Amino acid sequence: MNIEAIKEKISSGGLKFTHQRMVIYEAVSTTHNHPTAEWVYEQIRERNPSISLGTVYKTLDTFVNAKIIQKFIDNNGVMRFDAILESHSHLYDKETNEIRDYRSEKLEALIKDFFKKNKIDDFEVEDISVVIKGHNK
Amino acid sequence: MNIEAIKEKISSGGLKFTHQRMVIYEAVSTTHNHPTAEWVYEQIRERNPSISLGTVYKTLDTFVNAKIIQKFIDNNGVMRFDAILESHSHLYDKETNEIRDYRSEKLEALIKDFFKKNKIDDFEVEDISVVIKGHNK
DNA sequence: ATCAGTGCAAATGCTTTGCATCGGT
DNA sequence: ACCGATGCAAAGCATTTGCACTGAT
Repeated sequence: MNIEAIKEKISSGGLKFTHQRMVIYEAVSTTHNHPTAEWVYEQIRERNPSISLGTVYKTLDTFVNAKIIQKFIDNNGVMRFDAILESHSHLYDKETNEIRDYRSEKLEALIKDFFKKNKIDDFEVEDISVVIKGHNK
Repeated sequence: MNIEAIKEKISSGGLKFTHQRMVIYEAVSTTHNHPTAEWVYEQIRERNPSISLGTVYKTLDTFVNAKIIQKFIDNNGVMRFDAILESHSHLYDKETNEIRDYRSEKLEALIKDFFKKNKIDDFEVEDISVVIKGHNK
């Protein structure tokens, strides 16, 4: 993703385009990990020593509100960010704490279909994801 | 669940039976909420004013290690405890932060079957749960 | 020029730790 | 009596907040 595309992405959320936002969005979108705020901070600090961790938090939060990234909480209660917006599932390695994406249209379809046929009383479903815990082998 | 049954449950985990453990286990097991440590503390303090929050945390942690309760992290990064050990899914109300159990043998079976037929390379699945986000209506 | 964005440091909230004392076996 | 459990207070860590300054439009 080039600078223009990132600029477009940020502006599409109705946000001002700044250098910090650029590097933060770039860091989140070019990794396939599920970065923490701290990780993003460390990454961009090399090329941007004056940035502050508070700004990273605020900016990530702004992105989440603008719906250009997603966030979730890992098994240790730490925030993780993800530039992939489509709903998908996660594999949690209990030993290493690594988080990998697991995407399967079949699984998504299966579950969506299940809830179409089995409505929950008094509850409006907005988003479904599967949490798969185990370990790499 | 009477005192004897709770005593049995605690001892079955190889743990000393103490008054604090009794009331803490009782509090967790008799609610259908998904209590936080703070909530448990408030509950038992009424009848047990000298108990400390640190003890509540330590005891809940001990129970988790002894596998007589489960813990998970909610959307705000706060620990939640649950005396129901069987795997089950949760409904998260995005507006009120309420968490309800959702148990469906059909859904469990559907997903188990899916992963039986679709093994994940390099990953050993131990536990699967579905996170359903939305809001009460 | 304006007003949102940023940097810094202090504050917050939940959880863990250290250590002296207590209590179950 | 022993050794783990408890109570209390302090520390830890991720995250948020307040506020003066900076910079994009």
